[in-house]
Amino acid sequence: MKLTRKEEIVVVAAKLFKEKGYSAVSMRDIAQQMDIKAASLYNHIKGKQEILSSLVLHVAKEFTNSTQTITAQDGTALQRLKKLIEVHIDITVHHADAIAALNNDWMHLDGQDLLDFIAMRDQYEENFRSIIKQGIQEQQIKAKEPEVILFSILSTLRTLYLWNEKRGKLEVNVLKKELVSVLISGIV
Amino acid sequence: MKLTRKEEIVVVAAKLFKEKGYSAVSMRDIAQQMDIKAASLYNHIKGKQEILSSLVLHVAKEFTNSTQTITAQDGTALQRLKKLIEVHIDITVHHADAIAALNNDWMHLDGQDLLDFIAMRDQYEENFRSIIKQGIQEQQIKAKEPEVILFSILSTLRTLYLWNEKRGKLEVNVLKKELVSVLISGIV
DNA sequence: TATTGTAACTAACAATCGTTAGTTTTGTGA
DNA sequence: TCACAAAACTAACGATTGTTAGTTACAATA
Repeated sequence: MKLTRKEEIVVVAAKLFKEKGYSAVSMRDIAQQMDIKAASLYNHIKGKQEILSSLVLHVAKEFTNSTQTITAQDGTALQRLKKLIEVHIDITVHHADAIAALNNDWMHLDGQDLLDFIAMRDQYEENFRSIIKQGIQEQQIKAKEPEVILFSILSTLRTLYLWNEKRGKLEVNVLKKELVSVLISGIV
Repeated sequence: MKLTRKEEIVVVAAKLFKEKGYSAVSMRDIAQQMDIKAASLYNHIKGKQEILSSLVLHVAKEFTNSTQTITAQDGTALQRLKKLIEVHIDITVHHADAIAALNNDWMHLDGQDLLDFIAMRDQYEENFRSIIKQGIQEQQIKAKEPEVILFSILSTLRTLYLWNEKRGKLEVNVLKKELVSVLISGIV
């Protein structure tokens, strides 16, 4: 799996964006990290914006696709909710840096890219919401405020990228099991 | 409760930082929002850094103080954990913009301010952690991975500022009750 | 009315930003 | 060995950045 030069740039930039945010990272910072000059980056990319949109839209599509697939599957709402959580954990573990940009720098997208992102984010959220509501209807989930449940789960999943480094030896499958348990069954 | 001019600047800046992040907001942006010129800001503040550190350190201290107080109180671990969550919600509702900067822009603090912030953040986290471990020991909390529990609760609380606007008609006390229930007892 | 402190202003600075143009080096296949 | 494409380079651009210096408008106080 050899990366193109453009993909290398995106990977390096993602790491820097994660640490300081998109706006605080200059093209010269990215270039220095690759041991080349800033102008050389433009042999491979159109501009700084393209780095961000490659980064963010790629992983956003991944989220949207998986979520869409699971939402359409058979099974109880609770089973699908668990799958949703597990898939989110999988993507996070494999794209931690990109998810940092997705969480913190999406608002620096411009034009159609920004609109596309927002549409995907809303759809992702809506899929989650519908499963939760369905679970309440099926009486598998407590009839609490569904927005509070949605928010609580999404917050935890979205912030997982930050915590993933500290996860240490915790195996991905153990993490999945524990986190699903905490989010679904609580801690008491 | 009349604000000093400096406090006004900090409030206005906080709102802009929340939308675009510290680095993407210029002194001219802040000035424009106050209907003055950028140079005039310097009659009231030393520089951009001072805005950020006023904003972040003030609310960080508030978190640290409340948390410290509760940790030292009597009662079971679970009771104190609930109080911790409620206090966090209270502070968030009253300082939503400052918390955005605390979450997303703390790394742009410099020198001693940065060290102070990290120390407070670590202490806050450690207080939470010790209560959870105590709860496990008292067998009030499931003997799951304590780090997973800690992470799940902190993630939700930290992201609450984002969700607070959408909270809409949901009364603060209802929010507290619902969120405590979801975080402690789960959703099934 | 004269004085004084507050808070605004204009103008400009050096540094850094993303980006472009044009050129040179490097590696690959014929 | 030659030709060509990929990928690096130098130099510079106009715009924007945070910030400073020096000056002016205004309101309250003596």
